[in-house]
Amino acid sequence: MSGFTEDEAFEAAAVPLSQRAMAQHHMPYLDGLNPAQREAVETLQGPVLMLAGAGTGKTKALTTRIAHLLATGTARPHEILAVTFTNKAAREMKQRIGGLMGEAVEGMPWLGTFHAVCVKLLRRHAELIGENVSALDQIIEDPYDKGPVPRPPNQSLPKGASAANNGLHLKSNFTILDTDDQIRLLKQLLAASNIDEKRWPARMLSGIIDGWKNKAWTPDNVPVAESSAFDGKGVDLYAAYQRRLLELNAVDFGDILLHVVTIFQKHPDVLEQYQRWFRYILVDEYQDTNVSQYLWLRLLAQGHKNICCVGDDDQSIYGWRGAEVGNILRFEKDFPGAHVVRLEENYRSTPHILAAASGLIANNKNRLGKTLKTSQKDQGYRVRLMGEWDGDAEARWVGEKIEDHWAGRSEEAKNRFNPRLKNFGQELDRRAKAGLGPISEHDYIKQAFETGEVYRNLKTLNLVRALLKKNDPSSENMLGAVKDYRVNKFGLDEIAILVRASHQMRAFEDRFLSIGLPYRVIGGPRFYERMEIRDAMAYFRLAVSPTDDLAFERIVNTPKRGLGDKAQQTIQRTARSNGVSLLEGARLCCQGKLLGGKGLKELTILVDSVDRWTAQVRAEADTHVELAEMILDESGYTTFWQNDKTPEAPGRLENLKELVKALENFDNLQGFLEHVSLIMDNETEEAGEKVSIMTLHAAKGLEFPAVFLPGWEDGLFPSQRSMDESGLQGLEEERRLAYVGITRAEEICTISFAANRRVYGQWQSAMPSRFIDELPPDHVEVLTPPGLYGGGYGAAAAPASAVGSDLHDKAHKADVYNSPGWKRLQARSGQRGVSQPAEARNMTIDLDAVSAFTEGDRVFHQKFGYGEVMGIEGDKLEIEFDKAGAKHVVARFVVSADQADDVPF
DNA sequence: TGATATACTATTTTT
DNA sequence: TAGTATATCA
Repeated sequence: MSGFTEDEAFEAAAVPLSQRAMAQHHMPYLDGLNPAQREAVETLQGPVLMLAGAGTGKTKALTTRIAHLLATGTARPHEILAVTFTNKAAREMKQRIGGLMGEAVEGMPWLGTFHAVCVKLLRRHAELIGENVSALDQIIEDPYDKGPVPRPPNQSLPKGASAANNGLHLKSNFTILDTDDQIRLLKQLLAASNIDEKRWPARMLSGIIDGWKNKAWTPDNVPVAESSAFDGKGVDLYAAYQRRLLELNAVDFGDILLHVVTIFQKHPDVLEQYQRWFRYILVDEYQDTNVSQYLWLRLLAQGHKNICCVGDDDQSIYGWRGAEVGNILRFEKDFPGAHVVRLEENYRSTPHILAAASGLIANNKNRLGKTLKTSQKDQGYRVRLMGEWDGDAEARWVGEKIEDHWAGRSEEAKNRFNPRLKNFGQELDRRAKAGLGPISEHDYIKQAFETGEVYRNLKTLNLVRALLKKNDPSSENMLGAVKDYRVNKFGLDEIAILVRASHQMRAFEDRFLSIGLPYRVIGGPRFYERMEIRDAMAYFRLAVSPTDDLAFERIVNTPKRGLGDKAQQTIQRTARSNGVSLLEGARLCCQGKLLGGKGLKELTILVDSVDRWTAQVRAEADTHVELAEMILDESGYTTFWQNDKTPEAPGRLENLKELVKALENFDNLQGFLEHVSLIMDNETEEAGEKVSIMTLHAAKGLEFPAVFLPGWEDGLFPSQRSMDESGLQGLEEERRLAYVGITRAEEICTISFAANRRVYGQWQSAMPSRFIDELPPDHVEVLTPPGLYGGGYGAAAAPASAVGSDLHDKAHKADVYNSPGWKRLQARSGQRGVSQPAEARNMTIDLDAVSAFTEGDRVFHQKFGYGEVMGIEGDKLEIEFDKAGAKHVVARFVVSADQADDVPF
């Protein structure tokens, strides 16, 4: 809270602010802004919508706005509510505000993620959740103000909800469950309700409930239209689940927002406090807000109406997680008189890349529409397009290209690589610190060339361009030199591969491993989601609060203590019949000798250990770090992994050490547990220059000089499933994803696709993505050799010279767009529908193709070569290949050996 | 109870 | 195909 009590904050808010805000002495932080950014920063009063296209400096505008609020004395740190979606974004904002203001600013207590801020609020008012869950309103509130909807009389109130009247309510020290706990809990509920978990899996239910929570529907608020969900039992189970959570004094991620919204709706006095308190509200990535978040913001903003939302409807890619693009589209309706600022000046990508991305996204119908501009004169390189035979060939080709681009491969280049000179501003700083005088841009660049300290960065290039504009005679040469140097040369950190689905990463990992190309996968399982971390955390949780049943369940038999299903059931039963926690139930089992042999002995030891740990936590005898280590040792958990012979065991031990180290940043175990559930960051940034591999979703907000976008095939990208499930909306979201991908690239963007790919172990052929057709041809350079779709196998292995090693070469383009293969692609792609059912695509059994063969036939397959048919199964042939051995192959990928010369694919 | 065999399913995942 | 979850057996 940075030293402010609630009262003080209110007092501060009540006092009119001094007019020193208007004292317009020079504000250096405003200098670097373009007019639109400046407008967004300086329009402090009233609602503001900042539509910020990719790479237009929206974080800069947002942070500068906060700095401006503070520097002008318009608001104090604690009066500003600034919310982001990720911890990373929140951190970055804090840092940049600090940078703008100098070190003088004290922390901003209300800058954080939606969840972090709401947890803070919920801990203050937790007790308001639970009492009278359903008594208050019998109307369903429509978030979008079409008027309240009366509850239909035929819908009975779910049992669980109204039963919560017996004084049960949330307590301020509630635990936050993650997805894993959530599923386990639901599984128990399903088992208790005798629901067949096979037909109605807990995962599905959790998805449904999450969806409802995202829409801000409490169990008694779920519309009738949803009553058939989950075999008609969805709503009841939801109510039961909420009740169970209350009993456990726990909330899940969805609850964090939902509960706070509920409190605001039912307790106007509480809401009013915060409306007064938060005089200025700022929201990042507004296009990603769901209904709960939207309601929360709208309620809070009704106070001072100083809300500034930043977003880009074209980058809305989380619709499947409940995000409502509609929120950004209707901002002006929600906040009449809203000031709309468009940031359209792009500082990231070259004109060619920008044009390609703009051309693609123009195919979307539902959007506000923005035109990204750049002042960059040099067009840069066209978006490169490459087709390959299969996924492996694609990975191979990308690997080769990266090696070509890798500046570090040449020693000479490495010597010239000097991040210190990344831009002119940094150089000025460096000189100031070193006591050297200032330097002109011109001299800076000249010197950089003379000393060989040139960093091939867009910023350097832009400096040279600036000199060109000023008609500086020497700049012409410099421009040439910079460009020569820059062609194809990057550090590995500057290269990224962005895939649609994580399984695509594998091909690249395999390939890069075998050629020794350093890479790093971004995303993956997060640190706090790893099994060993969660186990360890469960031990800590139990030590801190012995009644944490979920934690107990998790660790009773981890490591193995001979306490299987039966023993655990006995414990459960004992606990329930005595109305006590599982730990107490276990204690009773031990005392009453309700268990046999090994289990009894082990359980007694466990119960005793937990008692001891709890006592030590309370006594604060040891430091919490020592205590944590002790718990892990005494429980046998460390030993468990030490004895484990699987290859990942050492890594897991390493992670445990990491966890203990992380504890050092907190005062005690409780504090650690409270914060950790919201910080799911993967902070283990190993050093070293590496290529990044990640999903397109993970890439949002990032930028790289060179970007590879593989797997642009219809069905994979756009994903068939998205199109099947969400039709045109789904397709448009996929297109936005493509747009996000392209706009990550600063200088070189390479799109590729494969004609064949193995999907679930089956070879499948695919069409190039429809998004490829939508790229404006003038901004695309096709590297795909004409042979790929005419000459068949081997075309992909064409020598580099034929693959267009010169990025400026336009000659290939016309050739390929006109080649028979390309035309055939176009013709075939014309048959595609928006939401062709998956079955039609995948389950076609081409019996004609099978019947063309009999056992003993000599055949040819593009990948495996020549072989002999050994048998026929359905639409598949069993073939003994000369080189590749026995394989099962779909018949239409095979031709008889004598036709092998004329293969269409 | 614990280990092995079989069956099943399979995007994207900010917190 | 491969990874996981459940079923079965020792």
